[in-house]
Amino acid sequence: MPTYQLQRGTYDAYDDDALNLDKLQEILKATVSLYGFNPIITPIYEQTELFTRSVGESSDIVNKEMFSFVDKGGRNISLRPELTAGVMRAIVTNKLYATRDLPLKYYYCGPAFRYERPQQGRYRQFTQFGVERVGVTSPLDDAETIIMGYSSLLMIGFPRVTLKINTLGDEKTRDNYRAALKEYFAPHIASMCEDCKRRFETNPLRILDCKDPQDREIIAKAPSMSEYLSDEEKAYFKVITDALERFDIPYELDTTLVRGLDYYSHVVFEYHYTSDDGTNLGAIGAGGHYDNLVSEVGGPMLSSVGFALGLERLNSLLKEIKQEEYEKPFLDCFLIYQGEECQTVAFDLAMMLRFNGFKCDLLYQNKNYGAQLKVATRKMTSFAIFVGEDEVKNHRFNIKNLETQEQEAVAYDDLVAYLDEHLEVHHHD
RNA sequence: GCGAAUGUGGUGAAGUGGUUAACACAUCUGGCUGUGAACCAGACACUCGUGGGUUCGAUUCCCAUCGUUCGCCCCA
Repeated sequence: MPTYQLQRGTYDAYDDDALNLDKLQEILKATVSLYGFNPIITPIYEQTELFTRSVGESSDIVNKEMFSFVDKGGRNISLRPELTAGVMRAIVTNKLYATRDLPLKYYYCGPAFRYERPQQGRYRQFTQFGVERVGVTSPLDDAETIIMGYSSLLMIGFPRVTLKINTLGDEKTRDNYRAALKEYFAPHIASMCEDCKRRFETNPLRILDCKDPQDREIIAKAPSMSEYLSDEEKAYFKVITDALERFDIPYELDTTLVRGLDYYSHVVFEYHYTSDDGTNLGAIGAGGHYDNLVSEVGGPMLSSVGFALGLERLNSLLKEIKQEEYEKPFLDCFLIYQGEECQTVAFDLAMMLRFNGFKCDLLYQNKNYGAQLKVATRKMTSFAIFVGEDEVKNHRFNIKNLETQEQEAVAYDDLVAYLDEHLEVHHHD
């Protein structure tokens, strides 16, 4: 027999991991639905060009991290490295911008693929949750989206989240700034690190992100974005930061924050989690405003704002910091029996209880009472119901409360009522 | 793509160039064929990620490969 290995950068989630991932999605969906966001589901692969056009030719994501292939019909296909591009395409394909009220408010949740070096909480197939608000007309659209993301992260259990935020201005402002940066860095670039040399050619804004201490000295004297922002752009940004202040959201203006995707303009932001000892554990979510993504894929000019979160990364961080666990699965009752005749009765009884809405389980393995009871305990069961010969004969079943050890006999016809009454307490706490 | 560490049963983990690979937990069986515990007895790795090489002999040494983890790059 060949043995099949888990593919690099993929994972199997089960038990707590699967439960937590599931729960995470549930909470995120519930939170954004408070703001009127609805789900949108798009394919996990698209034609490659959609991503090169929208995500940007200069980004590493497109350059070296895409899972691309040619299908049997000769089409160039890529697994999506992020979900925004597909959502934009869907909006244009289905002309949603013309037939629905603006702004469109969609959330998405699903797998994305990037061929990169796996690390903890970071996989080649990972799950992104995110939102897109398309057709924004006010900085309040941006502010509301940013606050919604912040609040979502608190809802899933992060004790504190800080926001890094910056404004890039519109496309023209950014082009001017980019030109100014190139001019400034040109005489220095020979002495800077290899990455910066590359970035100088592909995307000079990203040089501002460099962590090399020597480069940082040069960067510190570089022209600042704010010198190139118009009054309107500054005013737009101020509406957003004012809103953050009204809600006491801790934010930090970071003028070196530029993000890796080419399509952002105006406001960009990252959510960071800082541990008790003050070390920044990195971005746990990020997003920004973009003006020409819809038009880039064939629709009208529509300003938009969105953010994305990586569920695996959230999950692995939460595992270390969260004191309270999400509710564990449990069973209302477990049927315990011995012998073939009793098995049939137990089977039928289990079905009856399930039809009445009780979580119920039993084994078909010929185990003795002790072993069955042990399994029931392990599965976090509230009541064990004994289905023995006496019970079958008398139509009365011994029900044992596995927590209190109390046991009493209940007639078949009274079982549902009995469980309803005794589980009520359990279900409401 | 670059640098480093690591890989022994279901789990945690010890160990050695050479007859049966510790120990603990979990699991299973029996003592106890209608009640979860405890106790007692017993079972449980044709094999030490995979493939080569060195050797009379390798889980142990060497090489390659794959996976995992950490740092860089990038990013969710």
